[in-house]
Amino acid sequence: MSLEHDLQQEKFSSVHNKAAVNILYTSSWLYNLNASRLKDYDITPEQFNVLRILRGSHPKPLMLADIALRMIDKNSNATRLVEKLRQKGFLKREICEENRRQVDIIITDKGLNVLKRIDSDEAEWLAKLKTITKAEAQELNRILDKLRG
Amino acid sequence: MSLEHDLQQEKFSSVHNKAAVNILYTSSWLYNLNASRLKDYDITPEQFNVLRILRGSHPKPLMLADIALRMIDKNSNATRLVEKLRQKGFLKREICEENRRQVDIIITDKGLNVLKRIDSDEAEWLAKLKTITKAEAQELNRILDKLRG
DNA sequence: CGCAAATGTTTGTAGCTACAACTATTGTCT
DNA sequence: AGACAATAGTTGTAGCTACAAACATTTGCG
Repeated sequence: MSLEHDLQQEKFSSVHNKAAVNILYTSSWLYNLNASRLKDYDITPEQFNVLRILRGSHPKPLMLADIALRMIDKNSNATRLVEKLRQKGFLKREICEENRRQVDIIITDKGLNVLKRIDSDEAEWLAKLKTITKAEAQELNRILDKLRG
Repeated sequence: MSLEHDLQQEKFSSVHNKAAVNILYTSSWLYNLNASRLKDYDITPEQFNVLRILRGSHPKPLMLADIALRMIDKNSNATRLVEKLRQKGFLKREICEENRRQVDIIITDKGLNVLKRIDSDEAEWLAKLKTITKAEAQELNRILDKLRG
């Protein structure tokens, strides 16, 4: 559906400005879609993102700064996100003995399991994104990467 | 810069998934860029968005629900955003006499002025988006609209 | 060695958001 | 007219985020 219709706005000052609004609006739409599918698993998109990052490096631990670097939204507070996930038993934290300033963070079996359960809905999730073709998705990725410079 | 580099992640499970992450990440990047330019005017991106919506209908008032409908992030609380802007003197609220359930909201001269001042930086802002061509911006808009279905 | 700078993380606090419950007003149906 | 639903907006509250300041540990250097 056109952005003009969705936001009830008939004109934008420029194509570039419209693109900026479109990205923000589509992102919000996507975020809400993602949040609602994750709600069944009692996990937020930010928490899901952290767990996926940890699975990516498993069984090697990551320190907090590594996680923060890889997070989609750099503003979220990694310390408190990790603590929430620890309380749920999805990861464990250990003070690193080689460098006692840093904390080694490792996903637990329980964490891997919840990701596996979420993966089982992956097809359904992907279907929602398949309104665009693979070629369009590739082009989208190219343009977004170029935009960020 | 490539998403893989930015998020230090070497592979995505599919192009579509990568596109979803790319939209969320680029949106966060854009949001922060926008927030930092608006900081000089002591206004948040959400508040700026509301003011632009009101300017779009000026001098016709909008009711709260109209604003909420046009907002980029539908989750933000329109009541409290409007109240913040009223406290700053950027808009006024009047109970509509034809239908006393609704509130007529109108941007003030002070509100129009702050928008005008922000507009004067518009070129600098647009320049940050001009890493992509006009054709690419158009294609981006087309693909994002198609994605939302 | 001793001390300042750098690194890695935590925490305090004000402000913002999400969700649901609530109030007030108008519309509809018999 | 009276009752119930629909519409418009507000508010309570728990939780989350932003930003800066604090803390702990290690590194570099005179």
